[in-house]
Amino acid sequence: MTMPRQAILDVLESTSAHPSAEEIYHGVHKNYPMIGLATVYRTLELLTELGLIFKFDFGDGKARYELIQKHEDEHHHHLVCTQCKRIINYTEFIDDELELLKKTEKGLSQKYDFRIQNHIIQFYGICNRCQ
Amino acid sequence: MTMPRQAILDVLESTSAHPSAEEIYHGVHKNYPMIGLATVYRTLELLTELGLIFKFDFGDGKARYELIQKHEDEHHHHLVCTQCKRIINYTEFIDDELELLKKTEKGLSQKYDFRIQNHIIQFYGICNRCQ
DNA sequence: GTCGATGCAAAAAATTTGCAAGTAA
DNA sequence: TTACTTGCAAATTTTTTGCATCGAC
Repeated sequence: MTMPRQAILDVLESTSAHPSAEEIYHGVHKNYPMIGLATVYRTLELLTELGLIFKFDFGDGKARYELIQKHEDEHHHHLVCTQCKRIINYTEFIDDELELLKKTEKGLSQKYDFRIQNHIIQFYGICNRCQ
Repeated sequence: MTMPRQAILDVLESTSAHPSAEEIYHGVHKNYPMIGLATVYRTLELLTELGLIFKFDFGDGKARYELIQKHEDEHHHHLVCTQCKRIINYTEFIDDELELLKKTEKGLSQKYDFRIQNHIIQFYGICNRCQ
């Protein structure tokens, strides 16, 4: 765990937003101006492979990243406004969802011999501000 | 509905895969060599806005497109192999999922005043071939 | 004729790579 | 030393844009 890697994790730990690589680069740059954008990209790829962060695409043309929560009660899903690209984290119905997901995961793992590591649920639509 | 638009829709109607813009371009190119890549991009954007197709990002760096099914019984979700990027359409548990989604949609629409138009559910993991 | 759609080429944006230098065990 | 990791710049890939032209009504 090197300094750039820790700095990048720190940025992701300090936010509930979904920063892009460039936004993370800017966040890191405040405290560590020597860290380059290429390192940010390389580190984000590494952390994604390690299963520490999740790479999302919300449809605005750049990848966005989020720390994977270890605690089940911090798990959430997303509402994505297709107009302004705003992202709302929601936790309602999460228990029902998790129950169904568990059942589904089990069935799909067996049927397709697929080792499931992660999942996403996202709703797309128009947020209140954009209506 | 112009010829390039119809040709692009035809390609999407003829496959259950999830072609990228360039793959669609090649598919269209066989029958209509004069259609340019820029038109493909512009048309895909238009069709997405019209709600006829869905733009996915499965993590391989390019957007991928799929026709939106009108019939509920053709609705499906995806398993995505994070290794080889293969995508498996599945329909198991779709009824349970749809029931939960309906309930969730209703609750979220009210709470966040969010007009939901679409949703995705995806599982990420390692497929049988890659294990 | 008007207005939107298209093809082509150029440009932009996001991401990846090559490589020399730096760092830690 | 040895094997990673990094910064920088250049390259690559994907997507978007400008503009002259084309075509349907």
